[in-house]
Amino acid sequence: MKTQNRSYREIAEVIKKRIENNEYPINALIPKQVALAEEFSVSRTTIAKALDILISRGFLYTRRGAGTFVTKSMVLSKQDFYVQDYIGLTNQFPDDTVTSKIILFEIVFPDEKVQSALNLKAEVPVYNVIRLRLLNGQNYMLEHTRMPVHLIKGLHSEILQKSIYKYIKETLKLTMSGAWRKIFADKPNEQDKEYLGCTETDPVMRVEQIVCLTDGEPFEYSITTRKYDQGSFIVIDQKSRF
Amino acid sequence: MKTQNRSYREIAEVIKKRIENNEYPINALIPKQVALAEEFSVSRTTIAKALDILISRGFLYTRRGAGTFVTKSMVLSKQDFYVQDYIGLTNQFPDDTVTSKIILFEIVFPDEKVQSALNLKAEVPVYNVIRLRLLNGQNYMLEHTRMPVHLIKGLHSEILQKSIYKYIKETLKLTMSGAWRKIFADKPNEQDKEYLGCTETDPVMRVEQIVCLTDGEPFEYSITTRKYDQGSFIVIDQKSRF
DNA sequence: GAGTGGTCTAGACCACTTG
DNA sequence: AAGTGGTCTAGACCACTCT
Repeated sequence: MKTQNRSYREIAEVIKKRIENNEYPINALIPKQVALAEEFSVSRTTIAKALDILISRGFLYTRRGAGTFVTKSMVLSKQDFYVQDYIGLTNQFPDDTVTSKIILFEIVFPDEKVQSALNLKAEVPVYNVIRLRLLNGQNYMLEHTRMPVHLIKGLHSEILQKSIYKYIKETLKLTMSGAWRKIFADKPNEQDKEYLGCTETDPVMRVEQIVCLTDGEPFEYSITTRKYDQGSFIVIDQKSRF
Repeated sequence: MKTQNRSYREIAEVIKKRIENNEYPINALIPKQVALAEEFSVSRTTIAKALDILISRGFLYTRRGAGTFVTKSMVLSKQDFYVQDYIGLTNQFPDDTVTSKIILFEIVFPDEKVQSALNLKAEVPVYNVIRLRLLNGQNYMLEHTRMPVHLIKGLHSEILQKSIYKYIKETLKLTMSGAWRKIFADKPNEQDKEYLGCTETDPVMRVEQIVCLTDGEPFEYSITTRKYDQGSFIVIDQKSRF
């Protein structure tokens, strides 16, 4: 019944659900690798690979010689942003209404910063988009995005009002594989005050990111800005490998 | 000459150095897995595991059917903080002088927040430490740490002036294995203004973290605060697995 | 000493890219 | 069609924990 390959990911999903359903309660010892291998009819190596995913996500931890245990779960507030998994606002809030107001939409030549971020020459045109993103009708964040025109073909304002990522994935059939993100606090600028309702003493949180396609080609350079009280950024880090 | 096991980590280190030395230049195709397996006299599986590390760190990317390539490197400013690898200030700045001024050092019973973070009962005593950390003599960050007394035995002020992590690792022989971190911007409080030189309009960046030992037991709950212009937080995210 | 996870091997088949 | 990475297997030995 395996969907051919990738069974280790499916097994990880199943085990994750068991943790979420309390079938494997917090701090409990879960079945040993050999038993799981037998249950799923795979080799022990495949089970180890599945468990590795859940370990790196912070769901499980192991003690060599003792077994594999369920980690005490960390509370994630709904508005918090699990940095390592971010794939767009629409995905972060699937149960809420995410809309966008287009503040700027043009095609320009990239400045030096953008050339370097997107690995482009100066004469390759890029979209230059500023959107105000609203969550359930409330102003939520400002997003300034630059994307190469030749990669993200046929972008138009109707798409910008919904989800760019959805368009990239479903219409263009492109897959993203990685991102580099820089998170920092800043003083609000005029635009932040206007659109996010910041006063002079309200800090903002900015995320500068470069997102790449499967082939490592960067297709998005963006800076998003939120008011300081609109959520936090969560980073889970397990089992460092160096 | 293998140190017994862990050869995949050593191989990853060697390949990482080759990238850093430009022996494998940016965007270049590196030798195929079978060739590397032969070079290092290991199986292809071991090479794949080594490459996985470098892929997740953002140094390499693969294209099935084509090969493994070096990623365009992302610039990390020296003061930036690579979140997934953080193991203390002393480690972040090995070439600088990190000192500490102890502002508070006491043993108390944990409040509810700390009980929950460290998985402790109310009657289990914890250290309550506030330190001002200085980098090359300059005030750099404020750190408020709570640690269970029974885990971090024999802490005293001399250790606090240097590195707690070094003490935990070298004297207590404990190993840390994971962390949960929440990053957020905030307005400065009185303490931030006093010690970090913030004015009313200078945002601060706080990191709330829970750090665990190998067995998953939390041993540190801390909140660190920096002035907004004292570095950023970098998160690299490659090859999401779900 | 028995049991568990960590690592490694040699070989296999598949999915995808490239000439 | 040939070549590359992705995944999987069956089995092995080691390091560590538990008793």
